[in-house]
Amino acid sequence: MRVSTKFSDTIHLLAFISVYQNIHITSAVIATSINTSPVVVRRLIGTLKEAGVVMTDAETHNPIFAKSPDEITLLDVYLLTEGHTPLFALDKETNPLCIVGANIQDVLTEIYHDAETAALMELDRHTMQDVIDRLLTADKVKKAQAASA
Amino acid sequence: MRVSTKFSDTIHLLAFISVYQNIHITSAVIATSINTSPVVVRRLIGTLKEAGVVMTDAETHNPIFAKSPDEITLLDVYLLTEGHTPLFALDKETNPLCIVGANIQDVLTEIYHDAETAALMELDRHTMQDVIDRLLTADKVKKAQAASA
DNA sequence: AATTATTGTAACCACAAAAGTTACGGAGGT
DNA sequence: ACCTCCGTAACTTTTGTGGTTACAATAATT
Repeated sequence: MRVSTKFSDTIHLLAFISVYQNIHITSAVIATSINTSPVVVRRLIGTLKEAGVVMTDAETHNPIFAKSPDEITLLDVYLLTEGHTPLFALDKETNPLCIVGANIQDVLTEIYHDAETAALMELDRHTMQDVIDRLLTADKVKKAQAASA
Repeated sequence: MRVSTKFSDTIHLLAFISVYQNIHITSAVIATSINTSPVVVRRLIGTLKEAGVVMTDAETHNPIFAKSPDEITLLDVYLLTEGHTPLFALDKETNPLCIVGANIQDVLTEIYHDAETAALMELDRHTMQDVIDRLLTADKVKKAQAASA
């Protein structure tokens, strides 16, 4: 399957508007960083605005956080962008006249739910602020390594 | 694009060959239960045989378990069928000239790995025997309810 | 031995979800 | 007035799936 990158791209976008809040941010600028098109970026921002995660800064007109980055977890972002798609897909067309076909969906729904919840709890442990902090640290390390080489 | 049901279908198939081991099982019979085509079933069985999970019974020629159902976890089945697809997709085309684009992949790889591992650990807690037991119980309950109605 | 049933594969097709593209009206700043 | 950018709609492209067709090989049945 072509796996959706909306979740990753939205995190990227949020990190971007935090790190580069001192420059003039347009959808085209963000698109260059994500390596996509400005329209795609505007769509992502649209979802974030609708959810009250992002708003337009009155002065700079940049997109800015409407909530503090450490109040936004990756689970929040996930639910906004891909929450409709289950991590594990059920086959909904099984034969109801067969013991297995008639009951497998219920059994798998329970188990999948537990597994999915475990993953989502993990996403909920990380905030956007964590991601931004990690990014900046990773960048410092990379720069230092380049300088000493 | 279509969501993959290989994982669910393979669990279904394994449960089927356990529950119906007393009848003559062909790929067409299994296909009727999963509601798919015999060729698709043969492909799934092919993967299972290759992995040593299933073999052909010398007498009946039915596909049978090559390992005990309580030694096969859902994680084993998952890795066989969809192990190549990450649960959370990275965008691999980010711009390396940007602080965010250059480092976001590393940061997300770490976090996604933790979340994915949490889900897979949960899958590893359930064996095929669990699934079969649950199926049969669910069926008994359903039949009893139908009789008393 | 001939016939029938089934498997294992390969090659090809159809479908659907996602992203990318084009287009354009509207808002705001200069 | 002009320019830039946003928001949105409509359309196209891409690509992983499952489904289909086809056929040689194998085994059971007569």
